[in-house]
Amino acid sequence: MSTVTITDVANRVGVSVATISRYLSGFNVRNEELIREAINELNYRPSAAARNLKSGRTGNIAIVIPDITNPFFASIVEGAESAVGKDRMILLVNTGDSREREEKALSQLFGRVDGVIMAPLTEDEEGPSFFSQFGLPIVFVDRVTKDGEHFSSVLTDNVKGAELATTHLASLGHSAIAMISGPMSTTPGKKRAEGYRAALKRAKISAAEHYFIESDFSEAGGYAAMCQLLQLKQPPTAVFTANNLMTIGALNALRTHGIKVPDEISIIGFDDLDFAELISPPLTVIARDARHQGAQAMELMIEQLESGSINPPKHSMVDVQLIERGSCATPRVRELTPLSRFDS
Amino acid sequence: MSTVTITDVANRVGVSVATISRYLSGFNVRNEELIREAINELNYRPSAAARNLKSGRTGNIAIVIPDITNPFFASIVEGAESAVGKDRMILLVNTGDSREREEKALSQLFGRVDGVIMAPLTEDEEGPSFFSQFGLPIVFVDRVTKDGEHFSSVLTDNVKGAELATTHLASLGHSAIAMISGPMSTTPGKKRAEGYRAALKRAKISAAEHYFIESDFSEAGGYAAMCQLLQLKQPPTAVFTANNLMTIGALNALRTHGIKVPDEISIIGFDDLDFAELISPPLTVIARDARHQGAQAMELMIEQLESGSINPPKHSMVDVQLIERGSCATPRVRELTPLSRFDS
DNA sequence: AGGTTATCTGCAATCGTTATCAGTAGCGAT
DNA sequence: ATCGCTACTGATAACGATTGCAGATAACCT
Repeated sequence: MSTVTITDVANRVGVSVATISRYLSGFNVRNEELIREAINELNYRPSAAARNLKSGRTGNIAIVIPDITNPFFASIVEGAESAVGKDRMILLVNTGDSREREEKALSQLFGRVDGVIMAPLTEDEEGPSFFSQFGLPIVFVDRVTKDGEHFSSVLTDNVKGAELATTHLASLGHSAIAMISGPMSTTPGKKRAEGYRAALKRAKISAAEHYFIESDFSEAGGYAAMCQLLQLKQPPTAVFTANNLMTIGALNALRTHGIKVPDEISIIGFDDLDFAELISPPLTVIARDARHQGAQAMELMIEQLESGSINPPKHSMVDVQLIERGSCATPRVRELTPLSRFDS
Repeated sequence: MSTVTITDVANRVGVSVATISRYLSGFNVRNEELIREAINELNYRPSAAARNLKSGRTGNIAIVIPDITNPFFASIVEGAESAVGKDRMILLVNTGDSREREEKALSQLFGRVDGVIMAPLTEDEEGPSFFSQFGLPIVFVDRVTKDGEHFSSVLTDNVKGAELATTHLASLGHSAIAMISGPMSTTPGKKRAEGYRAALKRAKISAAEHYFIESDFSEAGGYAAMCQLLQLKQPPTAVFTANNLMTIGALNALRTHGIKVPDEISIIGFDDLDFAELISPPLTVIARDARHQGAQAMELMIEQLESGSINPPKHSMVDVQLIERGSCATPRVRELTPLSRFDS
């Protein structure tokens, strides 16, 4: 059956359970060969539960993310997977952007995992203090909570990325530059807006508030925001979308309205997409290495676990880069009708 | 600190641990109010490890998939997440298409989970017999192993999907219809090839073997396969790609070679993509509900767990549908040069 | 051979929880 | 008062592994 215990192995070999246990943990024992055989024949596997109980450690690391179908988070998970090593496993929690599910998950995680790598839903909570009262190690990835500086984190250089994007548009001659932003309650939302504003200022463009739309990092949100921008009396000539999903939504809105990119409007998105080159026109983006980011978070976590976790938090930041493809161009005169545009 | 046990709670209230345990499992107890208070004040959480050891159940369900960055599998996971319920968690294992990692993971899973939902790498293994000797419930999703009929599964109607795709191309007038197939060692690889061949037969098109390329479900594989097709003396006028990643690869190859879709070649892919409408031309695909598929697999698993798992395996199949967008058209005369094509 | 280490071994306690079993308190009926 | 019934409670033995301690065996030295 399924329940062969260390005692069964010990009985078969004719030694005590202690000896089997020691063999398993790598000590020298007399009848090594016999033990190996017995384990194979009985198909014995040590009970993880019993080990957990004794050691207080589970060998599991949780990853808590808002949306697994977002390619960015999928890559984070993949990166973390690649760095997890062979005697630990990943417990995935997908909160589906629901605060309630996030909370419930966090409370259930205690005791099932040794540490948590998480991208919290918002900065407005105190999830981590909740955790720290249990002494559960945390590493933040991509996002932090408001007391985030007390925990290790692997963030993106969001400010630089947004500046790069905005400056790119400005240097093409745009001055009516809109931003479809993420929620200001999240780290990337806040920081990318900050970078956008800083770049506008440096380019001596006054930030028009109706060109700044706070959305929600979702495709539907991006779609709605773009529609809103298009209804302005003076629609922008260029748009910076703050993440991949909103970029897709915005592009869909433009397609629906029959507006040509980049002829009538330029668009640049934060986060690259696998298929960015397949879109017409190929999408210009701010890219970063999400796999690396995930791997780094996992490394930080493991380091923390191995070293007894009494070391100060480490903060690491991954770089961003501008990838120019074809979705940004110099602005056209606004009065041009759709029919009079010419191909570049 | 982090270690407050049921004994601490019992001492504080002045009752025995048994009473606390009973309160926790919903029995009527005398000092319910006091116990609730004590639990809150001490911040007591039952030890999952101890419970596992006692009950033999972990409350975890593993999902083993080949590639989390493939949107299809990400949706499977999301669907499973949505159906997992509140007192179970998902343990994710991403095998990264590596047989070795899959094996290692499986052996580690025992004792950490109550059941495994998996999309096995190939049909050529006997992973599940490996499992069944431990008595660990399995549900297959999207793929099975060769002894798969002994376990519950949630598959796709691959044959129908491939027939739908191939017939669609044939009915547009194509006769030089190629297929970029997945590995014949996998369920979807085998079944989709079967559907393709059946549809050709029904359309009275003789299957030319050089139009059938067995690839590997990866983007790079799709790219290479399409290049190979383009180098034929008589390249096909239409291509059916057996999954989303290979479709992307094939499209990239076409773009690289400057070949216009659907003017010079028609293409239809298995599995929809979020951005299928953004591609130019919008991609015609065979779609299915991956979230639903994942949810169904989880429901089957939970059903199996709750009912003592002595019931016969259930096999369920999700439907597919053709979504016509713009990547398939009637075939052009082959001698047409790229310059003489006209927009439809 | 005798004494001293160096290795290995078994016993038993322990981790935190639940299940069993044998109570005990409370209460109404006799 | 006594009895019997119900409704709860406490002590304790598991669950399967690890570990300190003390005892046993082997190895090594003079």
